[in-house]
Amino acid sequence: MRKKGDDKMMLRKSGCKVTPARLAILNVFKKAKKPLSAQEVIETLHETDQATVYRTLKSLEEKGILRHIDLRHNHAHYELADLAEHHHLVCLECGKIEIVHHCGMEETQNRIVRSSKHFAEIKQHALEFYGICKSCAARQKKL
Amino acid sequence: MRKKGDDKMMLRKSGCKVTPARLAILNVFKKAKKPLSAQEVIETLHETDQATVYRTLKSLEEKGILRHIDLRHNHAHYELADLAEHHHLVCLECGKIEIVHHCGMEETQNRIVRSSKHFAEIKQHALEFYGICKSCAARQKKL
DNA sequence: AATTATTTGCAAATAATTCGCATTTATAAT
DNA sequence: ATTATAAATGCGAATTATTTGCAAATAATT
Repeated sequence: MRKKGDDKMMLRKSGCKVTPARLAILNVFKKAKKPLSAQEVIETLHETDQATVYRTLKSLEEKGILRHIDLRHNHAHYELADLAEHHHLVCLECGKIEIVHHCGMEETQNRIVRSSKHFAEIKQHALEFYGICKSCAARQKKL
Repeated sequence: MRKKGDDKMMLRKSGCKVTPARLAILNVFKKAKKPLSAQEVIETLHETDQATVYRTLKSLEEKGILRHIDLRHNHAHYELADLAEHHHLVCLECGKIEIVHHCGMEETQNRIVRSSKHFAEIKQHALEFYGICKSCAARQKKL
């Protein structure tokens, strides 16, 4: 696990100011064992305003420090971007989340289920790609 | 493309009543070339109440007729579940969506980019599994 | 210590989704 | 065809999720 000093360095390197709010938010994610919603962060850090949390999540995502995760709940989740590659098992009924490691896409869903502690069945999976479209790439070059 | 009568059959088979609202919503999706948000459906069908649209999207999803898609916009998208397997290219800048066909997961992202009309670069992808966790499976058996 | 560009908190706005309830309607039973 | 009934709808309001404007606070720089 990364040390505190590393967080400050990381923030500075990415052009962020090092503030108590940002360090606190990073810490919440370091302690978490699963992706967190904005609300979960807000509830954990009742000292920090919700607008600040939303703004921080977004900017840390843009810097590549946090990663945005969609889990078909009605809100976004985030996790640290430097975690080992993994996927998520999401319960369609209750929303429970489990982390799945060591999963090349070739591995079958069945194998994942067999090795899962909490899941009985996989019914669907979603794979999305996120990138930059050509018109945005062109616009960025101009600026 | 499926004919109108097929929609009625499909709804009946899944235990839904055949109503004008549902047929209209299915039609919107049949005409669409990309995943639609609830708002897009609502704007297209200004005769239908938004609560009805939300309820219909959810129940058609539960019946397996629509599929829920997360695109990191701040709202859900849906598409017909019986479309050929495909994924989505989502622009991190402007949100533009492009459908990607013929994509086994083994195919590289680079190859996808090369064959894409609109995208210059893929920076990330997300793969999520959706299923039923053991405690929900147990509870469902009891009922 | 003074300057400056960021960041924060607060309050209010907007967006996304859901809920309660009275009414209507599709289907099944007569 | 008529009726009974469970499901679906519309409406308004409530919730939940996220964003915004602006003034005050603060981290980094000089």
